[in-house]
Amino acid sequence: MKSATEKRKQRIWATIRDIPQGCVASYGQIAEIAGVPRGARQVGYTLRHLPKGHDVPWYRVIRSSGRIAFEKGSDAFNEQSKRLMMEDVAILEGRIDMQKYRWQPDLDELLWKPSAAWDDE
DNA sequence: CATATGACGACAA
DNA sequence: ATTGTCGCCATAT
Repeated sequence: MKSATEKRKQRIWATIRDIPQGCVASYGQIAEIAGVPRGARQVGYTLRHLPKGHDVPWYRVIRSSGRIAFEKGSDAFNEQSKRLMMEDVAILEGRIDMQKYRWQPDLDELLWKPSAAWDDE
């Protein structure tokens, strides 16, 4: 059995990996689905420390306000904008229309997802 | 154990 | 729309 923090991290990654192309999700949304209530900052932390060869679509995670978390003009900001536009996610006036692009997982996905309750691997 | 620190979020001015 | 405050929570010192 891995450490609780390790499992949390795994669930967060798994959740982000489930965000379909062309959609986005907020840090808080990911936290909730991953079973870390009010853990928006934790999602940010784990994303900041992603291992080298990861396959996590980090760019699909943005602030609940529809804005990118990085400072406008920074390399990371530009990189993220580029990747999102690559998936046809429109960014107008520096903002993304959450109503339109927010990922809305089906009940199936939510149930299929590993829950915080059965983390014994 | 006490603080400080964030890729956050909700809310009040 | 902006800015500041607070609440949150795992990590780092």
